[in-house]
Amino acid sequence: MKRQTAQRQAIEKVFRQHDRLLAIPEILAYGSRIVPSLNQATVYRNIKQLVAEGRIRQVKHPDLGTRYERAHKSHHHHFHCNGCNRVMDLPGCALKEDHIVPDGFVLESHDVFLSGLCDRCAGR
Amino acid sequence: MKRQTAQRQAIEKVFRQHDRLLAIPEILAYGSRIVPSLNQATVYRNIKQLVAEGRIRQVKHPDLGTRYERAHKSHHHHFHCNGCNRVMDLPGCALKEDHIVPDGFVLESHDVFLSGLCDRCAGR
DNA sequence: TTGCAAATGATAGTGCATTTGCAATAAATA
DNA sequence: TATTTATTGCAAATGCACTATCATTTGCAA
Repeated sequence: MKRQTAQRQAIEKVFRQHDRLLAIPEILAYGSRIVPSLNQATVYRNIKQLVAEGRIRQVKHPDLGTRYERAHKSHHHHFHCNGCNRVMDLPGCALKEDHIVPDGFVLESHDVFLSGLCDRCAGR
Repeated sequence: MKRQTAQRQAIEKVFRQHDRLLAIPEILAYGSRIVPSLNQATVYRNIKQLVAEGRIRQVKHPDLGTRYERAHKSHHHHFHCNGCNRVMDLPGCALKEDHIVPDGFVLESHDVFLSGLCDRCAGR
């Protein structure tokens, strides 16, 4: 990608406007509002590039499949609401740092996926 | 499934012999040693039943796809070794119980996936 | 033992996310 | 402004995990 195209800029804008885990169809839908002709294949192609460039991070959610988010964000986990089906970021890390892995093991990365009901769906 | 077939028993035996997260091809491979004619479709059919009966649990690993383990096991997490590519159970829970989710949220379940190097692959 | 429905094996089919081929379009450079 | 070629849109193609079909086999109750 050496050229600044309207569709590429639109896709990046989508991530700025919707700062959360996004699926390809969502990116396409939001992006189409900016560039109506935007095509699914173009979304895939640009996302691939953005991931390669380290601007976007791919997250493979066990229940929701492959999603994407901006890469600059600090470490956080994802909460999936079973009520409204949205995924929200939970800042910080809920992992106990020590003694997670047995002696001799080297922990390189971890993913935590939480689910339940968000405040709205839990009702008041 | 109302009948005790050799293939069904073989599949259950595979889980007893290999007490860890297993993928369908693994179950097929190990099961074939017991019942050589064992077929992939039969593995899928029986696994589906076993999951429905609550004897086997399905785990959707973000990197490794769908895997299965015996359901009776107590809460644990999975460590994926990037060296030997095996997945091992880590007993206990490494999550901080309190304040994981914001006020008003109800946490129903969580999955923790760890990865790195196991003791063997980390070398000594 | 026999008869029958459940289960299997082999294979084709499905659904889905992702990719590719290619002609048309449009950024960038001269 | 013209030229070049990366990028797009479209649609067909791919890969894959899983399911369905159906003739054959087999567990099991009579």
